[in-house]
Amino acid sequence: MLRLTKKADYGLMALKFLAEKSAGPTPAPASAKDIAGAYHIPPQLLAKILQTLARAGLLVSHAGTNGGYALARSAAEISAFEVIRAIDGPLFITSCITIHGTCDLAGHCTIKEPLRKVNDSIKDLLSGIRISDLAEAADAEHPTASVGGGLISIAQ
Amino acid sequence: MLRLTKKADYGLMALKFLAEKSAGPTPAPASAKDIAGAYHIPPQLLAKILQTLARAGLLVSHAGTNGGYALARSAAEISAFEVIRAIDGPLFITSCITIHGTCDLAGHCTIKEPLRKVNDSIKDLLSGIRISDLAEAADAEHPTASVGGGLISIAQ
DNA sequence: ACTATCTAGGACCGGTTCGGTCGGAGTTCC
DNA sequence: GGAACTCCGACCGAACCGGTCCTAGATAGT
Repeated sequence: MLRLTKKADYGLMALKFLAEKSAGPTPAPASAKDIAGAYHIPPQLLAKILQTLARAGLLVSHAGTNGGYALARSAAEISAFEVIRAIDGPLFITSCITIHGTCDLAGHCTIKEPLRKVNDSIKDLLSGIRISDLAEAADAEHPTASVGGGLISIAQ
Repeated sequence: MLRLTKKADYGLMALKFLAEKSAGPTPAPASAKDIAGAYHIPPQLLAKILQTLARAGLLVSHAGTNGGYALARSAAEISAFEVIRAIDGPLFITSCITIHGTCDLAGHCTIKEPLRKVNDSIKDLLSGIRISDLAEAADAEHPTASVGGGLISIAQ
């Protein structure tokens, strides 16, 4: 339950790959095939995910020979929430919370309010995680303070 | 994305209903049909959900005439997390986090660690919400401090 | 004992979504 | 101009979700 789709997983992995690549000495864009090969992901599927991400403005694409994808912004300016929302659509923890904010069982659903708060909390949680955090955590074997530290705290 | 199933919604509503009922003057158990009628939920579907909840030890069932379901514990001792896990199964935000903690793309998946922390945070978040909180929030129109207050805080 | 009422649980089914594939159109470099 | 490559929509099988139906077993009242 409550799991995000494999596509979102792939998308995050790809962005992390691009973040590391752009930080390196060769700022050339990476093709979908390259990224797919690095993680053993079906290339065609990843291609579609990258297209979605490009359409959402998180990536810039460069067609033609030696083309590929690159981050549209700095890795520190892209949050995991943006990626997930771009791929999996808007974040609604419960079916009660629709786009219009109305519940199917209008009036009868009394648990909407508490769940909405949970929904917002998760959203904030994901918004606080940036692509650069993922790349850093992978570089250093030891958990970095920015991710492993007190990023998230639950009061009581 | 990231939405929990309608069954979990129904389960939470039913538990809230039972919590309010047990707090009232008549401690008689409520039948699946009664609860379904109160919220306009398909009775047969709710029945199956309640069975699942009873099997998980969150409810006690009483068969036969005038039978029904009642909370196995106090409403303050049942968390939303338990309910959701009982109905929708274990909470894994990403497919990388399996029961064995291993990733499908063993070794290649580098975003597992950060996501696991998000996973745990959401788990803690839901564990902090109790059925009694839902019932209270419904009784009083104004959001109660226990739910609406500073329960969750994100450190920068 | 009989019956009405309730739970228990399996079988089934249509619809949606997810993961994945295919093929064509457009773009860029040589 | 041609080759290599990316973009993008259409398509498909499998899984899952929401919901229904039907039968068996338990319990209280008469």
